[in-house]
Amino acid sequence: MRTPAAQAGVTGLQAGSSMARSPIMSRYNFRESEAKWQRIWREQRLFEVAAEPGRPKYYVLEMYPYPSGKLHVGHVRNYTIGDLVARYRRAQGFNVLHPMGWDAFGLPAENAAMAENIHPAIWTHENIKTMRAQLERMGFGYDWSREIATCHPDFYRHQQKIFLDFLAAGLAFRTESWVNWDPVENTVLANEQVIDGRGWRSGATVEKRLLAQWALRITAFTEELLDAIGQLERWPERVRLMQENWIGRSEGARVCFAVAGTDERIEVFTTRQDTLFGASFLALSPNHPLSLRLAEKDPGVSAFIAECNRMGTSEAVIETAEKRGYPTGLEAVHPFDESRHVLVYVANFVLMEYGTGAIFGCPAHDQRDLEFARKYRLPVIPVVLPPGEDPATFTIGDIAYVDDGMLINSAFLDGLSVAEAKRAAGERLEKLGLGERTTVYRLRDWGVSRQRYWGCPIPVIYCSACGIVPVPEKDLPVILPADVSFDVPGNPLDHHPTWKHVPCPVCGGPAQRETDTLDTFFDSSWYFLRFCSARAPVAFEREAVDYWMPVDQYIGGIEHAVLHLLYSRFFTRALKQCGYLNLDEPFAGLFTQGMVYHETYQSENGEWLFPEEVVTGEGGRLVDLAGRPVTAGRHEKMSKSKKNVVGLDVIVDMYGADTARLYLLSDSPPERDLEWTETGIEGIWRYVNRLWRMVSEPPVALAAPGTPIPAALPPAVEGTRRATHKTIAAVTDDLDKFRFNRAVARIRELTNTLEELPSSEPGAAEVLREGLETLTRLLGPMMPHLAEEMWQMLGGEGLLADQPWPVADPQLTRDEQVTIAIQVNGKLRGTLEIPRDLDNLAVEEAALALPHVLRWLEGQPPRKVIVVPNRVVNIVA
RNA sequence: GCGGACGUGGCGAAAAGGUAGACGCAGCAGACUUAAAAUCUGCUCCGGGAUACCGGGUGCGGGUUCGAGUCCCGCCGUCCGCACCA
Repeated sequence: MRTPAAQAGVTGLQAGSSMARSPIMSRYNFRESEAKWQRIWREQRLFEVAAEPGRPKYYVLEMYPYPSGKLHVGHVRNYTIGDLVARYRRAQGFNVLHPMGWDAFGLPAENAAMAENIHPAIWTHENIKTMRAQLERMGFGYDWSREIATCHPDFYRHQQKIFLDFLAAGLAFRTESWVNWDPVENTVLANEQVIDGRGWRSGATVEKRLLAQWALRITAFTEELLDAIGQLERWPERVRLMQENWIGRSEGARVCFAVAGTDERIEVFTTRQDTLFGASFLALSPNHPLSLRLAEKDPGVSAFIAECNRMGTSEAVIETAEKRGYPTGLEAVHPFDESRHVLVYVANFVLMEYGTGAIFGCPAHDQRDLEFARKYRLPVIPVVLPPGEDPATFTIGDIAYVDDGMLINSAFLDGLSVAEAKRAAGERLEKLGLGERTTVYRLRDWGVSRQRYWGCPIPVIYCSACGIVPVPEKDLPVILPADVSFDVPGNPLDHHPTWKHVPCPVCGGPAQRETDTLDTFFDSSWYFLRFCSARAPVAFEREAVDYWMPVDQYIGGIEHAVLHLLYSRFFTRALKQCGYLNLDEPFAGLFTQGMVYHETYQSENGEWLFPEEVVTGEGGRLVDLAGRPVTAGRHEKMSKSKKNVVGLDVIVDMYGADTARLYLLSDSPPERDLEWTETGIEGIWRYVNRLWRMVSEPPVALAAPGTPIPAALPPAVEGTRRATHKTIAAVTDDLDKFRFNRAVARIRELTNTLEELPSSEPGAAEVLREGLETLTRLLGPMMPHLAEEMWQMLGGEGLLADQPWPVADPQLTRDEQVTIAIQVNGKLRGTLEIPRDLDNLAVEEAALALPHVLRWLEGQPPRKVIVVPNRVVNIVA
């Protein structure tokens, strides 16, 4: 209980202009406190660590940010979770590596260069400066001595060496791949720059173009990457599933169709060789070699292919586009029946990158084929009979039948199940020499060339005499030129007057540098290794990596579930093959946090408004600052375009870092999306002050630090002490399982309990001290500044950050009395207080004696009684 | 289109197959105050009832079970990824 005496006579500390209204109630001065503790942590180099062989380590890493400008509150959820884990493991005695860096190359810097006429390097460095200051203000315990930026030559010189080693090992190679081409800007567009088939700036219809590019042979590790997913025990199941599906192992068969009247053969890949007798057409990818040859003679085919090439390169676009085909006039001969011919189409939905770039269509048993067949009036022959259907009457309507059944209309396959028919058809194909059973994967090699300036230069030189020549190691790094112009569309490196012209390292003749740069996923595939020895003259020191790797806890957004995480897994293996390290999996534990949402606001004329431009007017209606009406819209992921962002600085100015941190941890489970609300953050701010007052103005004089707690306590005081120890156990368990919102709820429960402690009872002073010290330690990883302040006020020694994590006394976490539920026919009819582990018969007797139970039994003996020890009794009447 | 997830009060949520709604936000009533803010106390899933209590209730429809928010089958809705955004 708070007493008026405790509130009186304390001067109001100025805690933020909007908050410091009270002359009576004291407020926590977070500004002074947060700056002070941040200074002390920095001065003591608290979070700078070195490898200590023999001491257990813990590597915590949050996915490093792209320096896009200023942070909003949505950005820091990730880092708040990471800092909690880092400080928690530190308190548990681990040598914790918790570094931070910048994913500093990328497209937005070039967009800014064009839009605002600012150099990408300057834009990036200014953003880094701003964001670093913002992270420091949040009190995150990073080892800043290991800070890296991928755009720094000290980082990318090593990356260029890695590229050359990959090249030497055959893991990097030249290939051709398709890109989105903007014919007006003369530029390659990223998928996100293609909107409804048009360039986002020019509005021109985007074309597909084939370009010679560098790629990495991730497919050399396909099976390994797939098989090892099973060992990633501390990864979310959904991420493992997504990676499995991405790699996409399919067992099936290659089947050769001869083209009637020619020597031409078309090889298709199928997983449904059992349905070959239901084939009614063949479809070729528009990029299939045969399609291209046909196009040379047939203007219709040529026009159709050109039309397909006007579609973007992204799979989502291709798969959602209307399925269309163009008849080539060719007929293919059925491999099992020479008398049967099927039409050959070129079709826009067949991908050259997958299988053989050609398919056979069996409309009866594949939905997409069925729609195609209906559209072009092709036969639909059912060959798999669903159980219980009559073969004489079974027909296919609008829905293809894709499940198991018995083969019909299929000659030697008739009567078999789908699995048996797959085997039999495969064997027959092999015997006829017309095909073979095979396994294909969806995973493609990774194209790493980007026709852009702001990326790591690819260290190769093209010589007309010597061909592709790697830049000699002594000439690394190949440095990006600073004097570039974005006035001309296209790649500034290519336009640069001198940069690309160099003598050939082999023959000394005139040669040209590669002007493509590396995909930024290349940077992020090894940055976590660089952190282990961030200033090393090599990419990373072997001993440092041996000590610190793998990352024990990696934390980031679910949007990286496949690409970044799969590329990093591949990279680690590729580096192992090149002798860099001895490790397969870079991330032992992975956690993917949800996004942060906020309500959107629109003015009368449909313009988006920032939350701070909206106030509640008369009658609770929303208005803008000029009093004009505002419509509140959907709650969406915070984004600049919809303006539904809450700036981090605004929140930290108004409430402090700790309040923001606790809100981000407490409101929703971390894996789920979180709704940012102004009232929610105010609630946390009130709680922060409550905690501060509990320690600065305790209701009873606390016992001196270290005073032993009396063995015998009055029941109410004993109950509080038990609550303290139960909270330690529960919070520890919750933190281990990433249930931060629950942990916060437990801590708040303990706060409530401590406030209700009867202060006049014997032992209260000692139990309250234990409770408050515990509370402080448990809060440490969440609200580190406030916790230090509380620790100091409690007279604790040294820094709270150096204190060990509390341990619960098992004697005090077990209750001797339990409350169990009494049900009749599964419905709750009462509860019963019984001693723990009372034997079932006694429990049953007590339950049956309850007046309520007797009423519901109406004098009849129960038919059955189920007793679940210490939980429930269910009486079946 | 393919792949993945999610759905519980006015809101964020909690519940090893065992008392649905802990903890918090918002709201209502009260205390303190000239007043407000801050703080404190109480109430708050829906319907009936003065209370006791009774009935209903976890997106929708089925099923398994002594017992289902939780497990199974089928729908509906929302969100995320799809290889050049990071």
